[in-house]
Amino acid sequence: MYRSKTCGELRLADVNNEVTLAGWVARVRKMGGMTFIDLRDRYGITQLSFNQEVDHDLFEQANKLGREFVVQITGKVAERSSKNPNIPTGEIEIIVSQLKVLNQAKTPPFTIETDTDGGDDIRMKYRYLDLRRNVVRKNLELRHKMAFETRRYLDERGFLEVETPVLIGSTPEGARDFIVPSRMNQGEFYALPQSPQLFKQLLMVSGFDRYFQIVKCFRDEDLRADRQPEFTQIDCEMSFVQQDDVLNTFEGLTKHLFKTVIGIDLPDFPRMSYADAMKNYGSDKPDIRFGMKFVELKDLTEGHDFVVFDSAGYVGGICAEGCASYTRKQLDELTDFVKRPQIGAKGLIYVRYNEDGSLKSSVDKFYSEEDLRQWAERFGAKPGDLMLVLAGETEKTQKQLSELRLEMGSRLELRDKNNYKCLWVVDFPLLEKDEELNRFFAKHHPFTSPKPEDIPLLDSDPAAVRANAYDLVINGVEIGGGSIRIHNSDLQKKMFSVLGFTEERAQEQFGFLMNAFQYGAPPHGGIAFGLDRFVSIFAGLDSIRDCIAFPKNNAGRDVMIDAPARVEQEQLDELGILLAPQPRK
RNA sequence: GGUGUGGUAGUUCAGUUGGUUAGAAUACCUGCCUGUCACGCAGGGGGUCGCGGGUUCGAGUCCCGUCCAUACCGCCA
Repeated sequence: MYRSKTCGELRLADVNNEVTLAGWVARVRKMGGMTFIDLRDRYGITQLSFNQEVDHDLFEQANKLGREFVVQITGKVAERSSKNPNIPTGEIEIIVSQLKVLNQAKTPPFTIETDTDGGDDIRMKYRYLDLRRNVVRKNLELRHKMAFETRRYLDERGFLEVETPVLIGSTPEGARDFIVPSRMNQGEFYALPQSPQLFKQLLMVSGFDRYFQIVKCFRDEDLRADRQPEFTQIDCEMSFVQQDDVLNTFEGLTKHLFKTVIGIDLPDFPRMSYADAMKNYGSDKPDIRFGMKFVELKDLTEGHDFVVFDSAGYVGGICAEGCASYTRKQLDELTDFVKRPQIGAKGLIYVRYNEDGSLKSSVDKFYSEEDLRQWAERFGAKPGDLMLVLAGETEKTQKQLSELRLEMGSRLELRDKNNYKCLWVVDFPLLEKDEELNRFFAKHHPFTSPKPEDIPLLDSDPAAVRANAYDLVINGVEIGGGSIRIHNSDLQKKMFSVLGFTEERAQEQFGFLMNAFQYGAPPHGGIAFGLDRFVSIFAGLDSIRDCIAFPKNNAGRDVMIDAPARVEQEQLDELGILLAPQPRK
């Protein structure tokens, strides 16, 4: 037996007990005649005490220990004469009688502490050391708890976890696939799943009317702080359900997780149409922790010879409460913010509603104080507020205004990480037009069902067709999304034809699903949550990387194991793959 | 593919207008210290200033190129 207790559990009640502990040397404090060692394991830190007068040899051994040595000790639990209220084990220490070094350690390249001195780069390279840190380990514990409670909740409601294959075929719709060459079928390739979408629908045909899976998915696209090439979904599908059934079930799951994992009771989630989300927030994932809804001004601004507004398809703004006192410098900062190439606005117009009731704007040349008062009325502004207005092409301007709204929300500290606001966004458009290719793409995926009342529009005005599709948004982060699927093969054929698929091509790519649907597909629908994002919301992280044990960097590399890497020519030969010669790095 | 930011000691960073031997903190090593818990005190070692080129009497500093990291845009739910 290596240990009888862990480093996190001993208390005053254990005093005088003999215990054996094992762990890592976190810190050595030499006081001359005494040495204190912080012994660390997953569960906490326990102080070891060595006294030269009690056992000189042992004392000398302890003084030779280095950081991160793995040791096993036996000793007696004793009450400390000076206590440390900052740690749970702070009232006791171990008077060590035996010390065994289980393994030595090189000095780590950064300190293994909550406030480490290591930057991201070095922490990723030595991720196994980084994971010894409290803060990182806590994120993984949180992740475990969320996955565990998800399984408990879904299991209690009759959901069955079924594994689906990882080596599947490529489909060109949606994100780029990761491709895996087949040795036994040279010249042919598997793809890794972007999601188990087709398989979960087939499981519905098979009669598994409540399926879920906590499953890795893969997308070969560029990374972001909230995007990894491999990520984990809580993937679900249900039969004999309508949209409300899915929303209620997974609103329940979300509430269950909030309650059991971080002890928060949430009220029912509001539901907002996609159209309203775009109109009021310029985003399909609005952060509703704060208001600052868009106000449209186009009709009020016309006829004043202000060409910027007159030529714009959209004139709209937001009202920042109490910001009339913003200095010229602060306004310039905001202007620079919206003019950054990533946002791309041409400029920013402001109207100050001064405390004395007067109105002052950057467009006073074109609009009288009376005109501005009309604006203010529509904004619902009061003295002391600042109105910020953007103008331009409708969709672009709304997007820019959305960025400005979020920026103002942050500046005004309205986006508290510990305040959680969940939202269902519903009635997404079914299709999205690619202006360059002049064809429609499925906004969600090609199996999403249109709203029955909108089906006639499929021929006359495809862009106006709404889908039975929905997203769960928490604090402006898209946590999950899903839809009610098409289960009627005629409607599915119709959908493919709207998407510009020939019958042959639809048959070639999705034939197995369409064939399956001819054998009695039940009405069904589902949803998938991004577990990584969900965990990072709970953990208050800006990036999903720190809730993933071994994440990839910005370029999709694992800097710890140095992957991807070249392979031997023999391996390529077996696969029948010829590489164009490339210079060695 | 694009834009911004960064790359200097093991680590995190500072480094003025281009000017003498490149600094701090921390980590590491040595010594002192019997109640520390970010222990303290004294001393010490440690640098390809990412890499390549250029301008200059002189480059960590300016210019060009390149590589790496990172946030974002494109892309992607």
